[in-house]
Amino acid sequence: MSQADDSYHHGNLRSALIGAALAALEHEGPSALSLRGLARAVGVSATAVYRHFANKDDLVAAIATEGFEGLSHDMHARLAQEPKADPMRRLVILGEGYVAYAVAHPAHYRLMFGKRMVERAAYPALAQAAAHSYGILENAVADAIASGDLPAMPVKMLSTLSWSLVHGLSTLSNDGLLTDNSLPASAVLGKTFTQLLADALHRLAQPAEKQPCR
Amino acid sequence: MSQADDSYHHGNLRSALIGAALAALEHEGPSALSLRGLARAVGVSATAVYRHFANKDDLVAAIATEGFEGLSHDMHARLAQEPKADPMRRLVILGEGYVAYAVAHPAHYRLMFGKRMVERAAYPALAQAAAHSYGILENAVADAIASGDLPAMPVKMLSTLSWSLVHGLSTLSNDGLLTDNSLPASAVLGKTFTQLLADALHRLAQPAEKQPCR
DNA sequence: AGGCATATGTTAACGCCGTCAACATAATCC
DNA sequence: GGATTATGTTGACGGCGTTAACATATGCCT
Repeated sequence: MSQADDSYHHGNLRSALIGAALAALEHEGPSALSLRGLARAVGVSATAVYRHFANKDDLVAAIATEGFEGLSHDMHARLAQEPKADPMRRLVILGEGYVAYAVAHPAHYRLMFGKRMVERAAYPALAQAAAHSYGILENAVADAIASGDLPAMPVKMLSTLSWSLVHGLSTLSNDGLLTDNSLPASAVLGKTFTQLLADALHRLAQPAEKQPCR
Repeated sequence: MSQADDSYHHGNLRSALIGAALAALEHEGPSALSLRGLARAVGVSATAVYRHFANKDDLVAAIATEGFEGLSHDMHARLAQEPKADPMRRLVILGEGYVAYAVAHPAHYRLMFGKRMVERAAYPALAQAAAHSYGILENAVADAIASGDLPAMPVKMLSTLSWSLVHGLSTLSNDGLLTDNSLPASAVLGKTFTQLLADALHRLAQPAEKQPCR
């Protein structure tokens, strides 16, 4: 039984803990996440956790890192599904995908931007994963500016604008603040809003003489 | 010494606790907020808190309620300062004010949208205060649609869009995620983004023949 | 193969936390 | 002035994150 799951040194406590944490997160909410509870769920003593994580923040950072990696993966996959999309279409795909990911993994998303994460600098892997996700968006924005589809404004500005919109929508939705019955599901809103912002900014980018005057 | 601050029954423990909580929040961050710590800071036994709040969530809800009331007050005051503003200008004022409030009271803002608040239904005063703040925005959006300055879309839709943008910007900023040196301060971004969204949506609302074709 | 360093797990304990029960004192009202 | 209510206190419970000291398994070196 050298590699059995329940061996004394079972060799995968780290991933087992992360798995249990994700399950607890989606099931019980972020406030119910406790190291002792995780250890209990995995069937291990409370302090065994500290062989794999320096402390609770370290565990949370690892989970958040996974979250950003999953987000990046999702966004790349969506882009790959539509290889011939023009810059504006790619922007819409990203915005829609971002919200879809947040809505599909609410507790995970919450952790990625949770209150424990302000000291992101202390966790390089997390900082890098987050930067990579952001980079995907920034690249798409830069392309759209270069092609003249977006106004000639600083890339960081327009990227932050787009990010703010989808992040705001995602958190409002995950916090249960968009319960109005007349509103469509949040994933749909993600598409609608992104498309709307893209159209509006695109129109703003076109000089007046280029606009159809019917 | 019937009403002295430090009297046995000092009569204002409730507000003293809220004050201490706000101070601790801005100073130590939301994770450092503990009932025992508050009681200690105010110079009272740990369980005295329970004469004024049913539990910690109740305290947090009270603080969050105050936050929404302050936000509403701020927004009204800003509108009152420019009584002749047209609908679009009023929208920009609101968006700018929203972000300014969030940036000026980061910990308070965080609490208003914190993880403990999903059960907002359990705290009617909080739900009402939040609804009132949202109502100010919705009214402004409705006016701008009625005047033809915004596209003829559902009010809730455009309100949620605007709210998402300023809320996203506020949380990203408060979480320290907008540290790029090339970006202006978040309060400035609040103005810029709101103005940009307003312009873009306004342009989208104008039928092509009404647009200057120079 | 034997032996040792390292990785991984355990038990015990500390101080903090939220909360409850029981008790004590001040304020208020008939 | 005496009972009722409002407010505060002490003591205790279980849960938490974390540390220290100890135990056992793994794997590498010769």
